Amino acid sequence: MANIKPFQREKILDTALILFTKNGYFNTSVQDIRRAGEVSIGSIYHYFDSKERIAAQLYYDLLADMEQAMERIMSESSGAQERCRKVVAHLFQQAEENPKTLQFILQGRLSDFLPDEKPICSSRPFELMRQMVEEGVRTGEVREIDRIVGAAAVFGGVLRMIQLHLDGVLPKALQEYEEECWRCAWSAIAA
Amino acid sequence: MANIKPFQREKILDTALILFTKNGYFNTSVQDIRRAGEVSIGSIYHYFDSKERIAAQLYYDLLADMEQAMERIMSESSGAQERCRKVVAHLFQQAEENPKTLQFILQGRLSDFLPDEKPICSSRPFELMRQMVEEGVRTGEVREIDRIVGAAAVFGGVLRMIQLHLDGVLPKALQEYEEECWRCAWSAIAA
DNA sequence: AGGATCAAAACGAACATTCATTCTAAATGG
DNA sequence: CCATTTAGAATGAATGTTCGTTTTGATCCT
Repeated sequence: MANIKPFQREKILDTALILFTKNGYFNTSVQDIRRAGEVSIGSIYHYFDSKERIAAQLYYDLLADMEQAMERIMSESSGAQERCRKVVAHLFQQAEENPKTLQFILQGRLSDFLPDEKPICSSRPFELMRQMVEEGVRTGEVREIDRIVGAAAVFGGVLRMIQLHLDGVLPKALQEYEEECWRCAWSAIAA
Repeated sequence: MANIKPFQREKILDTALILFTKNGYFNTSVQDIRRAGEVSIGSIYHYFDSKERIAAQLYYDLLADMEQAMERIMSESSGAQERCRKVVAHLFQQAEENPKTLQFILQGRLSDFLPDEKPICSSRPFELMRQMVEEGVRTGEVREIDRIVGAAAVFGGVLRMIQLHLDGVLPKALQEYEEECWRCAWSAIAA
């Protein structure tokens, strides 16, 4: 049976994600979500305790997706270079397909409206990225460097390029930068 | 003579910077600034048209400082490697000495409360960083890469490490990562 | 089958609170 | 004494949330 039930719930989340990323959490009122999502205030508060919980749910969902993607990369490939390459490919792909999602995760100041959350860099998917680097150091693929520095070095430039893309300041399509971006990233830590 | 006049003004700006970076712009009320800065509402609105203008002033000041620093590096040194190295050193130093300042500039979502500002990456200091890379490509110090990719690659990891430091998630002191961080950064674009 | 029953879901007006800003008046100092 | 600065109560708009009501749709009973 097609569940019609969580339909409204999904609509609330989808609408909130769009508005939060477009205008920011604090510039989005619950009334805005009601209007744009064509749902009622009552429905919103039926499914969510508060505006903050909407944001929290989005955060959990998106983080879970990211974690799953990282786990998949970990299991489906081996070796630091192959794995890191796939992470970069995944990030570029997400930036095109689900820009809102990535924007919501990457934009800083999450703690402004989710004060109880740990910094996103402490989360599992980012920890997995650090593991990839660490393993590369052990196998000799990667230079002898701190895992945190390594992860920042290999993914920092990539994330920054994606940030630029999301800010709409790149003159060319994001994809056109991928290969070059990857070569720089890997050079940063390659043995 | 000691100007007592802009004393209050400075106090307002200093207090606002602290509160904005600690709690975020939207979680800081004008009353909070009044209380923490021991100034009156009247004074605040005497010196600034609005809360937003306080943030804008902070942004201009801090961006001007950064621009000046970049100009100085441009004039006092030559060659991409030396210049980039000095930029990295400056950023690390600022992160220690004026963490609030850097945090205010680096944290995304500035456009949430300064909607009329261009993205910070379009600003002069960041443009200068791209110039350093571009020049390096011309002289052969840097590989043949897009200037934007290059700038993101060389400074992306550094900025990410500083971000981590400001988020308080680094296990060691920031300085201890500087040398390693720089080696990774330069490797990313070195010819 | 078809009315009765009931819980889940949807609704939106009303409420209390918070906030940025305005305004009037007092203090200051040259 | 006048201009500048400080003060803080007052204001009105906007916001997140509550709550009583209505609608829906499945299940049960006769």
